Amino acid sequence: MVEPPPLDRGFFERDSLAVARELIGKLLLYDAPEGRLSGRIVETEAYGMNDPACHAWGIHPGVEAHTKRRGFALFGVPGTAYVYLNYGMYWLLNVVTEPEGVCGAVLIRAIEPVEGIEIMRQKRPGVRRDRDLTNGPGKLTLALGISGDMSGSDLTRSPLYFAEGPTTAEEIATSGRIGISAGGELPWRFYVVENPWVSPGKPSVVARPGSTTNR
DNA sequence: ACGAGGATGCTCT
DNA sequence: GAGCATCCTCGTG
Repeated sequence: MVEPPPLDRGFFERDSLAVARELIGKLLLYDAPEGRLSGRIVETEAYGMNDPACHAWGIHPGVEAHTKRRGFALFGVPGTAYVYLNYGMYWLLNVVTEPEGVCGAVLIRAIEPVEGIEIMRQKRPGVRRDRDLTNGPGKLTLALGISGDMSGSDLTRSPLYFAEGPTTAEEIATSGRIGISAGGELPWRFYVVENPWVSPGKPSVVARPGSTTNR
């Protein structure tokens, strides 16, 4: 298997929507203690400025008291992991985007396993179909073994990083984001049409057609 | 196939 | 105390 170089910081130091869109088809790699785990990203969501669903909503970086709030991390260095516990049970993996001082992040919602699927199966006991291993943001962190101790880590180098994926021709669509109340009308979710590894969750705003390539 | 409901803990009001 | 960027199980059809 090839050893692709990590996507560099400049990739993430851009508009959150562009990063979310372009992460579709890229590889997420994790050099876990048990071995290399990786997958193709097939679903993402962008979060950012003027966004009521964003954890940085209402935070002003110049206000001292706000530096203690959870979402302040989204103003940090692009390419940094933001991993948080959702519903008291599931870790969700984000990568911080935009230049430092501007809030933004991309949530990795689903991947299609490439390497280490046997290890993923072991980490997901009880899962029958392979597509259920990583077809959701909480599922993929379980399958990879990612938790809150990875939050703040540099995602431009091992053990957890992104890389170019195989070039394919597949249709990418947008929709509203899943599982949020405010901000549901924004078409900030990106996913590969008809890919079985995309999460089964339904957005409040239905899909719109997208372009037909992933680059 | 799909929908309802429960688990579970952190963050902010 | 309310509200979550979720997942799983167990109903019904």
